[in-house]
Amino acid sequence: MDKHQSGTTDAPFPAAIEARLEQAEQACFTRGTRLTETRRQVLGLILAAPKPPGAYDLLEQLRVWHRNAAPPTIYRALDFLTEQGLIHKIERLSAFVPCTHRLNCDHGAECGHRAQFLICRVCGHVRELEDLDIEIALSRAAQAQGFRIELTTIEVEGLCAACRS
Amino acid sequence: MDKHQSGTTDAPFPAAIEARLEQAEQACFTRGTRLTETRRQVLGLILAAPKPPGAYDLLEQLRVWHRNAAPPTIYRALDFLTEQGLIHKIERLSAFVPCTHRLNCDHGAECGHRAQFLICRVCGHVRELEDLDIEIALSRAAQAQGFRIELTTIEVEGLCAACRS
DNA sequence: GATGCTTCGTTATGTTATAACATGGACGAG
DNA sequence: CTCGTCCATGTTATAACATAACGAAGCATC
Ligand SMILES: [Zn+2]
Ligand SMILES: [Zn+2]
Ligand SMILES: [Zn+2]
Ligand SMILES: [Zn+2]
Repeated sequence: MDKHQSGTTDAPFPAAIEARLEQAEQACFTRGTRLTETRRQVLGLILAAPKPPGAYDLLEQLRVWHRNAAPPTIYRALDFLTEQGLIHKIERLSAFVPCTHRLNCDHGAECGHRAQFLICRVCGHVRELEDLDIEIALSRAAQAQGFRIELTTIEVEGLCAACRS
Repeated sequence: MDKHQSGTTDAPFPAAIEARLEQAEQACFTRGTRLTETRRQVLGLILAAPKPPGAYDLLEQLRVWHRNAAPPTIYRALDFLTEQGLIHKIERLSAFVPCTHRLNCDHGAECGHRAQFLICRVCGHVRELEDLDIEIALSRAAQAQGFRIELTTIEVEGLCAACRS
């Protein structure tokens, strides 16, 4: 039999996602960290999900490969992926989305880029923005209070263009 | 004995807080809702807390008056106070702060004013802002995506002026 | 005093996240 | 080689946050 007969056994995800996983793996390698099998699988699941999955959604899916996966398994992977800037947590949803910031970003793991998220309450879609005007306004407002920003959570709930029929 | 000897039995909170509770009670009455005893006590606890308390912190304190208070007791009160615009939930902390928006606000219960929160990671203090520039920038960014904003969560973590010694 | 509404009590359960400690593999120092 | 160290993971248990469901008590209104 041709060993390339289907590809499903080697690559559990669609080609487009496998490509992004490959990039992510390279990026981690460059930074001296490792995108291990579990971490890679979790990232793949997040990339493949139709809606941002929660930790326990991911856990359930991960059990396809790791029958004994437990909450710490998934939370450790999520922590790692967040530190590496590969995913973001949406606080309002307790759910996770892939970072859409350019993957070839040269900022490195400590990029910690500031993003804003538009969450559609109907279709559940989340769009990541990086709007400079918002950041500037926020910086100014914080500075006026003598406040030093370290981390921002900007999440907007509403209706996406597609759902405003 | 003078019935005004201490005041502690009638008024469990300091005078300044009792005054705010009185205002809140009036505001609710005007809107046709009732700031019942439990709700008033929860609001008082939030106003009196040194740091934003979580639901279970409040529950524990509430048991001073209501020995059998259970999670639904506190969550119902918190829902009410949030609907009335008297408090805000800080998502990052799963904790609650009093609204510092002018209490005499004529917007009514449905005011739903948009606020931003500066959270000090050292002292835990939370400051509520209402910065128009931020709202404008956010509105523009959302509009550019065809997104209709219904609700915003803007929470910034960092160091407050006092803690940047 | 019957009706309808809001509020509250009570029990149970669901959901999200972490603590604590044990295991195993990779890798360089000695 | 083999010891020690680091990192990643396994495993069990529990903490922390939130809601479902149902019934009874208060209160207004007729
Ligand atoms: Zn991003
Ligand atoms: Zn939508
Ligand atoms: Zn407010
Ligand atoms: Zn501070």
